[in-house]
Amino acid sequence: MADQLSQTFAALADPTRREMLSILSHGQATVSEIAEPFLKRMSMPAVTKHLKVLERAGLVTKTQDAQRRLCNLNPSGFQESVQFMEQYRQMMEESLDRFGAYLETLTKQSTKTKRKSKTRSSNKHGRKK
Amino acid sequence: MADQLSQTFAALADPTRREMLSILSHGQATVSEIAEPFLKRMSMPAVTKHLKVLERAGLVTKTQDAQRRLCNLNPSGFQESVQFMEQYRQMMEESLDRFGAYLETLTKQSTKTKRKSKTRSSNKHGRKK
DNA sequence: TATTTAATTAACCAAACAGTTAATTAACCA
DNA sequence: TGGTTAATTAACTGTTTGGTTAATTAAATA
Repeated sequence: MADQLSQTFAALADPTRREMLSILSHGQATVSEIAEPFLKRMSMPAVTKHLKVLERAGLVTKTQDAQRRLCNLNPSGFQESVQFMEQYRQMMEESLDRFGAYLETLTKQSTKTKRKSKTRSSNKHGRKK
Repeated sequence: MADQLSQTFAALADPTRREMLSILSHGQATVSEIAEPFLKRMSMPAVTKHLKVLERAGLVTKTQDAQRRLCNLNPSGFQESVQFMEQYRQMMEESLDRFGAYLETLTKQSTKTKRKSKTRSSNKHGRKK
């Protein structure tokens, strides 16, 4: 499983690691700070290992501060995986829009009234109209 | 690793499976058709297993047509993972924009001329300005 | 009905993964 | 310098993953 994208997705395929990313999305933190919410569930070396997976995947960087290690999200580490998902986002949104439109025709037919659309088709995702 | 999102990312963490998704993004295909490009590298049962992983992850659906199985992408199966990446896309793009802007100030300083920006900040990704 | 085609299931194996406890490294501090 | 704090490394274990070959299912067809 050598390639970067595979390592990234493998890193994301674990709820503990996703929670660690979520913590880091609020700003930098030391290993101990990150570990704190997990230490009821798992040992310190387990935390170290999870962070190493995130580091190897390029999603997190560490810098040393005395005995402490400061961890940070590495935004550019998300680039490849974000780009990958973009392709499928388009497909997904078009499909869901079609389904939304279909539901709308059903509603119109059954009620014989026009309603203001409250569905996804109101461009929540910022794609071009 | 029970949860849906973990299963999805785990399914995406393999280049063979990503290639299968790419094939299916051009339209439906039978198991044999999907298998064809891989049969130099791996056996038919291996292909079956990969497809099963994609199915369990909710990314692919199968329907029977005589002895054949027709495979399709399942757009809504991508919803959770796409939404997850959205969060980090924002962070990533902001960071890359800042870096682009920084590079621009460097260029301006060294050349003392204004240039039209050719960087990412030209809203390629359709997010609101 | 016997054969071929399409795909899956079964049984097995090696490597990777996620966790453990114990030991070690390395910096700070009293 | 001896102890404490922060984190990692080592060694080990059970489970999951990705592959194999051989056997099986099930539908189409000659």
